[in-house]
Amino acid sequence: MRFTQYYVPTLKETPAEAEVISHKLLLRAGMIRKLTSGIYTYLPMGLRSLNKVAAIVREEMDRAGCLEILMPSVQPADLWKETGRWEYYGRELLRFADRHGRDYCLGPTHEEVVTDLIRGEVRSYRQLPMNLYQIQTKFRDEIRPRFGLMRGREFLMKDGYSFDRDDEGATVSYRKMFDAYQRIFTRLGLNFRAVQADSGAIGGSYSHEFMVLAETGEDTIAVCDSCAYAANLEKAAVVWNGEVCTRECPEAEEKLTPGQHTVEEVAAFLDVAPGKILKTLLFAADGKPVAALVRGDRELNEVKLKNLTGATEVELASPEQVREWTGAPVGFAGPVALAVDQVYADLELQGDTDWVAGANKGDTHLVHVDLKRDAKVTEYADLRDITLDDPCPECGGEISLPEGIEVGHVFKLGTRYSESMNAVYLDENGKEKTMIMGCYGIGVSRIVASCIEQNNDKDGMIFPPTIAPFEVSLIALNAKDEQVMATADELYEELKGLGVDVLLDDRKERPGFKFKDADLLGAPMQVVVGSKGLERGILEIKNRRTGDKQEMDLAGFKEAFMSWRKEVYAQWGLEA
RNA sequence: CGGGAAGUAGCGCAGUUUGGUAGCGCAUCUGGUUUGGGACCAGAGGGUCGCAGGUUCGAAUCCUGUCUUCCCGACCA
Repeated sequence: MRFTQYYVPTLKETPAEAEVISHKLLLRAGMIRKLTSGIYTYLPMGLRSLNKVAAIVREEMDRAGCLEILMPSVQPADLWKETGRWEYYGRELLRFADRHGRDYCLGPTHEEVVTDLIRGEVRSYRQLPMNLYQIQTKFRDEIRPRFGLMRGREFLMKDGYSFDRDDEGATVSYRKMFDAYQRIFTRLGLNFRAVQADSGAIGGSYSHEFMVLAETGEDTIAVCDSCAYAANLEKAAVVWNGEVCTRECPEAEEKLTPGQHTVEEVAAFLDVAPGKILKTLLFAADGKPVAALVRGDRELNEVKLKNLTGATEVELASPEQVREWTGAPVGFAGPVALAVDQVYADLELQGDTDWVAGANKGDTHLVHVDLKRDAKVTEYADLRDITLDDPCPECGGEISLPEGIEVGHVFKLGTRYSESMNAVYLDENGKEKTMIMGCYGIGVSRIVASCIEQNNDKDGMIFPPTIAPFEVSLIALNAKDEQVMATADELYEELKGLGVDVLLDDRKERPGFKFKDADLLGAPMQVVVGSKGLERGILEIKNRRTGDKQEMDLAGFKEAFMSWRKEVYAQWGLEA
């Protein structure tokens, strides 16, 4: 593409609305423009990257035997009522009515639609397994869209769904998708980790998230430094050393703690370590009260609690509920004489005694609390977030907790949807059976953003060759030098002929201007045609990522360039 | 939804405290000089100051309402 015939509205200054680097650079590079909160237009440069990501996803999905379809984004409420999600999905589901007053929603995901399709199509075990996917715009009415393409309301997603005869088949399908995802993210040149994710009621290791490692990630993952273990923080199991405390504890005693609500306040007021306080959190599990106890210096893991209770919805209790259930305002709940049926305590609480806890009475805490003696604990269980001090649950090694951006998710669904929507088939014996499903998502637009989060410097973006809008920035440096322009033109045609994606900067701009734009736009390879070099029969090439500059003879350019290109690809772990 | 900040030219901002003809930089257009890391000179175009009310002789500026955007939080007592 020739710059003068393209539209690349780069900005020198960053629009005030952008906070994170990918958002800033996407705007500055003229790749996207905002229409309204969380909703963006892709300009030509942005669309090129998006399409390149989508193309790789498509290739690998096709290679894995999936069939591409395209489902509607407008979906009837009836389907969502069948699975119960019309009620459960919450306000993220954008709902509206048509002129007849019939209810619809904008699809945030497509389990309902695809299951409805398949139950009408598939009759026999001979038609299974089937794996369908689409690349389509999704809409989720996020509470707070932010960070540009990272958490938009409208975004491009690849979503796929597998249908199998039995659990064994579903596992095979899952594995296939897992492998395909590994190939996809590798081909995209991303530094990523596949991590175990929470799979709710399904259990096992049948949910993995693919995380791009970047400081701006909204998720924390637990990664073992010694073995292959990697899991989302909400999933990472905490291993307890099993030491049960046998110390004697003095009799419990009330202490006035006026106005001391938080663990820090109480610890300071009573002059004890935060780790000696029993943090008592109250939740409404499907409306019923549940208490969860963790050490004051620990973080409760709500996903673990939710799985433990088996409830569909677990919400932190409102101040009113806290008052109703404990008889005290927020900040003074404790396990002693607590009128709540379900009380869960973290495993490690067995390893100590003589705690400080709320007295279920305003402005009062108890000291010398012994959990076994003074309280009724329904069950001790793993309830807290893993920390850097905890061992790897698999090998006991050291854990690190990097941030990640979720760009893909594979999930074995089981019969959650096929059962409620009656997606059945006849097996070899003519017996009716429920299909086993899996679902597989990739955030296509988020990949573009997270790629930039991972690869940038002060001058701009640094794209892996497979995602870059153009692999090569070909800069005709001196616009008035006819020989420069003619040579650049020739090279441009040659590169195109070799199937190389090249942007020729043929603008009548000053050299510095073109250099700055080329760096900003982040093509991994730059080729400079200038008067000075041409006199000596050479071109200058620059590797955007390493900053390496070299000279390249004009004679034999094709071969020299293609071998350099191979090198650059290899640096990204890619094949040209 | 709670807290905070902001809406003035395409972009970045000043002007608002103390009401009195709407400014600067970048970008755009014209002419000229420049030309190897975001040039310079001269000139030009472009704004119902988010919107609606109100106060006032007079409102970007004061008051009320409203809309929008961004940030933090919305689970850790």
